[in-house]
Amino acid sequence: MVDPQARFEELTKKLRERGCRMTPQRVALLRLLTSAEDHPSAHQLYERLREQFPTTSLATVYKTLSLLYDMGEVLELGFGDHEARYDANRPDEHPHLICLRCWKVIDGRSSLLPNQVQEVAEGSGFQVTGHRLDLYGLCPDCQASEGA
Amino acid sequence: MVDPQARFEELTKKLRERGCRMTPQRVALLRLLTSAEDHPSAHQLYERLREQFPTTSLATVYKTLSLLYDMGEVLELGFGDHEARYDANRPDEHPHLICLRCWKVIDGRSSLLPNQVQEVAEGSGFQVTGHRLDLYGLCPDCQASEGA
DNA sequence: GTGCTTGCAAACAGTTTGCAGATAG
DNA sequence: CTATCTGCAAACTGTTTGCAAGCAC
Repeated sequence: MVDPQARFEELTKKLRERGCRMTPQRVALLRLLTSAEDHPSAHQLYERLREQFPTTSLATVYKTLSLLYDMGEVLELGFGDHEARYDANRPDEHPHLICLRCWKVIDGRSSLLPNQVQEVAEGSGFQVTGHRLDLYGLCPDCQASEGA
Repeated sequence: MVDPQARFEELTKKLRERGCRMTPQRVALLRLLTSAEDHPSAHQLYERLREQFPTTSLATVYKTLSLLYDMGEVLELGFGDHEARYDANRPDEHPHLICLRCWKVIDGRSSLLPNQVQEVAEGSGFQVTGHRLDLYGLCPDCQASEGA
C-alpha cells in the first residue's frame, strides 16, 4: 500500500526537522518499521534490531517508538494483556483484524464512516476525536490448523 | 437499561449452578457490579468493596472478575496504558465512548451491523468471532472545564 | 468434612525512567 | 563542543499466582 522507501525518507525528514539525530540504531529501526508488514511489537522490533546491533536495548526501541507516537507518525495498538503492536506505515485510523490464536494483526479493508461515529456518540454530548475498531477471530492459517 | 436486581439474581444463579460459593465478599461485589453505572476498574471496585470489608484484597476482586469473564458474564475493556474497565450489566458487544481527560467510560448508542463487520474482514480470510469499537474524545464535563 | 475462597505477599509482563558514557551534528 | 541518544539497571503499574488459613455448603 505504502512504498517503504518513501515512507522511510518521510520519517527521516520529519525527525531531522524536529532536531532529532539519526543514529545507526535509529536508522535501522526506521527501516524495520517501514518495511514491516506484520504490525510488530516492541519486543519483535528489538529482536530484529539486535541482529544488526547485538548490544541494543529494548529501552532504545521504546524511546524511538514513543517519539514517533508523539509526532503522530505511528499507530499504537495497545492491548490489556499482550504487548502493544505498532504500525508506522498507516498512521491514520483504520480497523484491524486480530487473530486470537497466533496474535497476528492485519489491516482491515474499509474504514468507519464519520456519520457512523456520530451515530454511536449521539445523545452522549461527547466530542469525538478518534476511534478504534478491532475485529477478533481466527486468521486463515489458524483456521486450517484448528484443534491441533 | 438493565434492572440491577434482576441481573444480580441472574449472576448469583449462574454462579451457584457452576458450583461456586457465595461468600459475603462475592455477594457484595456482585451488588457493586450490577448497580454500577460507570464501568468501574478493578481498583475502584476494590475501594468500594473495602467500605464493607476493610480487609479484602485486590486479588479477590480480580479472581471473581476473571471467573465472571470466563463465564462470558462480564465485558472487560482492557487498555494498553490504563487499568481495565468492567461491565457486568451488558456483557454483549457494544461500542463505548471514552473520555481522554477524565477517563470516564459510557455506553455508545448503536451497535455495529454484522454486514459492516464482514465488510472490514472481506478478502482477509479471517473468521470473525467478535469485535470492539471504542470512540475517544471529551465528555461533556471535560469540554466545559477544558483548559483548566 | 470437603474443597472452594480469601487475603497476603511475592512473582510477573510490559513499559518507563534515571543516569553515565558515547556520539551526531 | 553540546545536546541528544544509547544501553544498562532499576522502578513502576496493573495483573496473576502460590499458599495457608477460613468458611460455605
